[in-house]
Amino acid sequence: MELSKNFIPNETEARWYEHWLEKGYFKSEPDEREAYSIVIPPPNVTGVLHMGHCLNNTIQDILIRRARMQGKNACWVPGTDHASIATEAKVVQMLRERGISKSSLSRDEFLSYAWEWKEKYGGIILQQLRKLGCSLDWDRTSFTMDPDYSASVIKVFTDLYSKGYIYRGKRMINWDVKAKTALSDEEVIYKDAQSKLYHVRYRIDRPDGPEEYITIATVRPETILGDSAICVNPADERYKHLQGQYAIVPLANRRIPIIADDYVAMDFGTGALKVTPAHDMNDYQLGEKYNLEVIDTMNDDGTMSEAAGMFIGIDRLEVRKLIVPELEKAGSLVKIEDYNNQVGYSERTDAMVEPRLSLQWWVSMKKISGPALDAVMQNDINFHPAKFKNLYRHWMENIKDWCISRQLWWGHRIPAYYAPDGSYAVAASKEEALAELQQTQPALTAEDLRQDEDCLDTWFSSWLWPFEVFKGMSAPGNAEVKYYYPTSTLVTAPEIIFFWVARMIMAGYEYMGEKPFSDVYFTGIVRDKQGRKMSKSLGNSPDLLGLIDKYGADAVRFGIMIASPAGNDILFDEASLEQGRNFNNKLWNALKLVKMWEGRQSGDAVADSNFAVNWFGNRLSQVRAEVNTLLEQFRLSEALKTLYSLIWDDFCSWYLEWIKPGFEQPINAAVYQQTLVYFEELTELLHPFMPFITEEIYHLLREHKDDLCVKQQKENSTSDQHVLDAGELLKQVISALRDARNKNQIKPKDSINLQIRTADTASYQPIEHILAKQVNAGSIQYTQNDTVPGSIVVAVEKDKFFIESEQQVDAEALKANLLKDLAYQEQFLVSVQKKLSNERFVQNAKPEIIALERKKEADAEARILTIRQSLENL
RNA sequence: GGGAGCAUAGCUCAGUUGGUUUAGAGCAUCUGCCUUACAAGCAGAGGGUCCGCGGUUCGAACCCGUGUGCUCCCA
Repeated sequence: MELSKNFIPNETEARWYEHWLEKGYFKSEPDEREAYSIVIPPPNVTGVLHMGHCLNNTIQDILIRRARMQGKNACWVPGTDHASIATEAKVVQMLRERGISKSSLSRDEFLSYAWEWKEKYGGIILQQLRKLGCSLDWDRTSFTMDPDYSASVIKVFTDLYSKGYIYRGKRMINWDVKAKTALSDEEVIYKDAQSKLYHVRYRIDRPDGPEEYITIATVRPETILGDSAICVNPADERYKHLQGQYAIVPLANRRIPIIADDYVAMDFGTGALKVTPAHDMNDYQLGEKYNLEVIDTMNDDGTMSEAAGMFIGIDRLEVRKLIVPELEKAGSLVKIEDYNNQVGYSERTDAMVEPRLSLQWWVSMKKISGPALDAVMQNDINFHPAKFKNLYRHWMENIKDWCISRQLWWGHRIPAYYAPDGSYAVAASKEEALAELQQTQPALTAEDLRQDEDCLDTWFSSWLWPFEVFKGMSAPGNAEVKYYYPTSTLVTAPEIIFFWVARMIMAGYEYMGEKPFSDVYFTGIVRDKQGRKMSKSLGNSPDLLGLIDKYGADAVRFGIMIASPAGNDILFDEASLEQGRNFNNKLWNALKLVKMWEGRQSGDAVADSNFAVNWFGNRLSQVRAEVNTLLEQFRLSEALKTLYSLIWDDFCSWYLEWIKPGFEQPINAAVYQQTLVYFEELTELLHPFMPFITEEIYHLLREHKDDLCVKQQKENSTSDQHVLDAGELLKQVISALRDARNKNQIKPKDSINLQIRTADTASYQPIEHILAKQVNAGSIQYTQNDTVPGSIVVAVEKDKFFIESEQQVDAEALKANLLKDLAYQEQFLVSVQKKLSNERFVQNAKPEIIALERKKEADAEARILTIRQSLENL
């Protein structure tokens, strides 16, 4: 069969993925084997595949494919996250495009649109993962709003509530005025802003005394209408006489106290702080401390409320402009300064976030986080890289309560039911809630009850993911969860270490009594070439499917993995995909070369092919052990680099060249057969990283009934160091001779005669043919002479090589080179001898280190002698 | 303001309890080759004050201190 010039990925990939699916290789059922399970970090249903997913899922696929090839029962569970706020925003936008406003719909109507949207677009990202070659068990596809899953979320809520871990409280939260919902701290993005600092004076309320003012500075003058105090530092001499007095809020004409607290920085602004407990985090705390009035001047849509007393119904940002001339008119405005600060915006809607007082549901984190901190600190759960342990500990030790309610419709509705008098019950159903409330209010009916309007934070469902995908909560103790839980490895981004990883660990211990996973691999963030985070707004996110089309999935997997150690951000550059494609091509061409020999096998042994076969076998064993160690340490990119070099350099550049027969010459059948075995073993090692091309080559090399995808990898075997050393020496000699040819401008086609002076002729005899072929030598002889007239001398270790050629020797150039080398060697010798003459070194260093230094010394001395002799001869 | 991380070749990065390191790889650069697997290739080469300073040690890219620069997280 004719093989194409280059590897053509697209058709091959589709064909093999179909085949693997058909054979059911990705399916997993509990059996007697050891389980290796991974749950996918569920992508948002709104998502499309981007570079972050590509990296993350490639890593998971590498781990799961390797486990599968090592005889473990590998199970990789796919699924998606309902992504409350992101999805609701998408649906609202879709409705707007259809001319429908969310406020015109009932909750149920809205939800039916949302489900419609989810069914239509929610699976796109999972389809895209197939293109990447991901070996997920598709029959297990889960969704965080599946019926059982939802029931479990509600069960967890009611359970935590009954344990007293969940409470309802009025707190200052970040308010998104566009989505009309609370945001977690993590969903607020701070941007630098050029603001104005308004200096406003408040008249001291002193009906009889002299007129006096106290001046405050604020960037949000509209909040003046909600002021309930002015605070100064108790040590501030400027204001000492005013402490305990009262001031009048401009425009509002309200009388507020002047209080003193260390919180106020004397050197910031005017040193006097206006306190607005309803609209500022810190002011709220001051308000609590001094029992100040809370005046909420803002509606949920960001417009001014009745309580503001003026500008009612106008947006707060508009009011910020309108209030300035009013203050000026009232004689209260002192001055306006430019001021650079950071302003929070909603991650989802980009609305300027307003701190707002709101009644929300909370999880009391200190009560549930204990075992989760210990598990990581005691390495019961291992982080890769371990440096993230510090970050984790810091957060866990300073953990704050978790606001779990969101003012959204899409998600799990909070199972709290309110009676008309405001009392409520938390229960899995309305009926149960009614029964509970009837104990104190027997006359209540179901019609009287109203369920909480809010939904739960998305992370309140995804923290159950590692066990609920196996129905560990909805069908406790079932065979699957017993078999697959705890899962083996979680692969995720460090940015969600708190949102998700920490909370999964907490939920795991709380509900399964065990950790959710043993290892956590943190990927880096994929950035563009300039180091910027990839984002839609920057438009620097490449089209992944387009890249797969252009380079092939294997090349994309290679490109994203080759320079991405765990936990390091990667600067993505298409050039690395090109490298991957070139690697594909190299493999393909090696296949073509080997296939050319298929019909040319003969029984004749080519003398020194045995050396090559023996050497590569040992080299393969050595690298296999290295790669296995690297993979066990989760050093995936190092493992891939090692394989890349084994295949490109050792296999293609050295081994295949060493065994390659002359033009249209036969190849020894045993050598050919062993070469097939080696090539297959290489595809085996590489398969987890580049599944498609390796499967293709495996089958093209020779007929196989099995597939590489499920082939069991060969176990580690030992390698013979002497053989490896002999191979290295041969490479070194070849390179040195080629270098000498190059430097002396001997054309590649020009043949040379080679004379070798060595104490160990026997070690060269088996490799004479290889050596001759690789350096284009017409003949090889051994000599006892120190010099060969008219030749170029090359020294490798203690042996000398004399190159004789037609080419005139350029004595000057040769001399210059030798002198340069001599200087280097002499300097080297000095450094080694200095070390060896240091008594403390000889006393303290390990014996093998000293032996090594002695060898260095002897080799350097031998080389220096050779160079000196050569110089004399010139 | 609090905490963490990083700094190695032109670029991107390895360097795993301090000793095969006068420091490696890929890309880029330079030289020579269209050699019947591969020019998306082959054979070679050049390129480094391991951020500065101080310390520990027989020995430091690696450990400690300090300075500088960058990044991230939290407020």
